Amino acid sequence: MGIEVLGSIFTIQDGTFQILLMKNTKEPYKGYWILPCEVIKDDKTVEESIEKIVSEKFGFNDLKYDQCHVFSDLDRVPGKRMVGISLMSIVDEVTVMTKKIDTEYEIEWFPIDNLPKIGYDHIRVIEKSIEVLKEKVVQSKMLQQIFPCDFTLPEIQKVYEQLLSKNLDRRNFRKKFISLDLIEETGDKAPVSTGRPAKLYRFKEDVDNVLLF
Amino acid sequence: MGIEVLGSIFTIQDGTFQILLMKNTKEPYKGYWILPCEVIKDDKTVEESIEKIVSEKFGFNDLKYDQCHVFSDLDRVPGKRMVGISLMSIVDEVTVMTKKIDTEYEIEWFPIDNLPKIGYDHIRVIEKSIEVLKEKVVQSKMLQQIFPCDFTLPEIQKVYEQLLSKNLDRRNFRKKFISLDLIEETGDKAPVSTGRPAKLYRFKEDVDNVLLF
DNA sequence: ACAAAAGTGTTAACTTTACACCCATGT
DNA sequence: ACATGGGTGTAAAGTTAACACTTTTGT
Repeated sequence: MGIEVLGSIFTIQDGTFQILLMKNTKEPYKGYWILPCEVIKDDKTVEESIEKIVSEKFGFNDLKYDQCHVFSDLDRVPGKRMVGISLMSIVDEVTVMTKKIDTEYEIEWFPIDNLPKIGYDHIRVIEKSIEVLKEKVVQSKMLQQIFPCDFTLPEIQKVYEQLLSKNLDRRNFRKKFISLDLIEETGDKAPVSTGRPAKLYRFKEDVDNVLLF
Repeated sequence: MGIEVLGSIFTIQDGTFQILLMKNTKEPYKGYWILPCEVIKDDKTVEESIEKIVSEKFGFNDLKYDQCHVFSDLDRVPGKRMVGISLMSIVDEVTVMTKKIDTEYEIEWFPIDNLPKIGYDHIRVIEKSIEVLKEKVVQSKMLQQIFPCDFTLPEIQKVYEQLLSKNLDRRNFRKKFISLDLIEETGDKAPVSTGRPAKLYRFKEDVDNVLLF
């Protein structure tokens, strides 16, 4: 019996959640997209294993992981008994953009509502991770992971609108968010494509983890 | 490398959360109190394994389990690599009282704020389960597990007061709770020790899982 | 000057809090 | 009749929701 870790790595691009997948090069499910995963060894914890495998396959280091779920169906991996432990993490957009991912693997970001053909039982794992993502993202701590550096309020509002699947009033959103006392203006303005440029904010240091919404 | 399941079984007694532990009869940690646990076999999922072991050691069947956490520190069990998957469940008071537990093991309920000497790393496992318990019990679904049959509002209020570690106003608590539209009066009154007997309520059928507090 | 997106303030509705007295039962 | 705990209403404070116009930028 083996134990494997599976990593769901999310980011935000243009206000849309994306998940990072790799193309499977081995049978079974060759050519399908899968999560980075690996059987854990005797000398690593679950957290150390996921850090290693994500680093190796995707090039992201020092992410913070949260456990999502344990999958232990007898036949979830064809031909052997494999218990899967899934973890998730979020990478901010800037890191995604600036970090040139140097890997031998074919990897790609997919919007979570438009996934490609997924191998093994990874679609179930992904769905569970998305559930957990939605629960966690109403916490300021998670939001800080998504926006570690400067952000605008319209950006952050889009995240919530996607997750809550409804539109929010801009004025009320600003009032509520600012009243939480988590953020401060940087004084700068966001580069603009069209329209008035938005003010940039950053998270204050040492903010407590509070529930939004 | 092995995988074990660990079960944290909670109940409420007199408005206080209790956890069911068994006395360990083997070295190491002989005589210490531990969670029911067992290495999982090839022919069972995590959920099936916990059901079996809790049934066997504690005599409770058909509980609903939630996954809590995976513990994978290399040295968490002396002498072997053992990954621990912890699950929790809640048993209602009536089942606890009426079901005569027939087991060869020495088992006992302990209030969660007054635990005995705990073996292995189970104290960490228990602490994590209590965290999860506190998160889950603000959901009506979990409350329904605690009070599957008739209950009084003062009873349920005590549960919240314990979990939130503060006193709540009786009038406001009633108003809020009743306004959730989850419960209905049975028409009966609770047997009384002293003072006015409380009205009995029950959960309506098919209530959605909503967040309280 | 116009199009595009961001910023701002006020009022009404609703929710939450604070608070004190009466009621039903057992002794 | 009294001690014990349960049940009830109202007003103030706070929060959320609804709503429209002005500002800043690029073209």
